[in-house]
Amino acid sequence: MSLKLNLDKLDLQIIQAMMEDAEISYADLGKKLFVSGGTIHVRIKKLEEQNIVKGRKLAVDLKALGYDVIAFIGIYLEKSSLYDAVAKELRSIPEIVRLNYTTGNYSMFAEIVTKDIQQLRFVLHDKLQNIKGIERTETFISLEESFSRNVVVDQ
Amino acid sequence: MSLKLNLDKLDLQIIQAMMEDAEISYADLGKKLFVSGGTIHVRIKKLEEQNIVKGRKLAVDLKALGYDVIAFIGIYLEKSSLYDAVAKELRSIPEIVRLNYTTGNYSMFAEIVTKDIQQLRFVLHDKLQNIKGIERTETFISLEESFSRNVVVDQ
DNA sequence: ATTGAAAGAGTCTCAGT
DNA sequence: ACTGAGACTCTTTCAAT
Repeated sequence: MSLKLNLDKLDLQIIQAMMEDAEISYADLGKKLFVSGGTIHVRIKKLEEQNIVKGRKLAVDLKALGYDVIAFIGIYLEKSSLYDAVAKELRSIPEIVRLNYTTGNYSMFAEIVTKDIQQLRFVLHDKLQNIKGIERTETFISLEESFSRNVVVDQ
Repeated sequence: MSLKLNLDKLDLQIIQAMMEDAEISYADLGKKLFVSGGTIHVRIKKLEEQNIVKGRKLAVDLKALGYDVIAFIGIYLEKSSLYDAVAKELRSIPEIVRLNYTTGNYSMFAEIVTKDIQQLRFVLHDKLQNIKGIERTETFISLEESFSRNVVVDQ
């Protein structure tokens, strides 16, 4: 893991600007930050080498593709030592798009994306509940995503 | 909102391939899918016009930037009719990166990213608890993100 | 480290099919 | 609707500072 912050103000400004607009050209970003496009290029290359910037991701409208259901699942484990084994099983379920090991009520927290409620039911009943080590789950279906955005990186 | 699927197999293949690698060139993607680079270009342009593809996002390592804490917050509202008003308040808190209106135990579900536990405490105590309409919250701090990935778009 | 310019690679447009 | 080629723009490299 890369240790923190030998990043200067310009690095942080570049990251913040590209989090807001990942498609801006180096020349334009250079103008905005009062350096040359070449400098932007060198800085980004360095940030990528250090794995601080990990490339670009396609942003898609899942609803438009028919993926209408987002659900959050709180998972109770029988023993918390089962975490790794259960995580491995959950990873093999493609509908589970994110998994976190958490403090608090639940041992783990999963996010599931499916086309409809039937598919969600199937994942919960026929896949999740059969995994050894999972005691029970609680499901929160998202009726509406109010917003989803990036952190603001302060400089 | 764009209604579903007048998308053909090629559209879905393009989306799936670019979700796996957003930086592949049109020429290379064309080779992979046995069409010309020009065709890829036209298709992606159409997908962007229809707002199915919403551009690219910068992927960054938040930990490397010093943002070490991810927490999920279940929020109980006094009355669920307060949703819009509370959502508006929550949107003005930059540490809250995602908010969903959910079924189940909680009325809403938020995700918070901060630099450390102190900042999380500050957001929870001094910001969240002062919002009118929030009855109480439950916090789940992520100790580890096992994985985070895209849906697999079936074709 | 930053710059500016030249080389290389990619996107975008369009006439032809 | 797809193709291939030309025009254009962007990324990448590099010698100079």
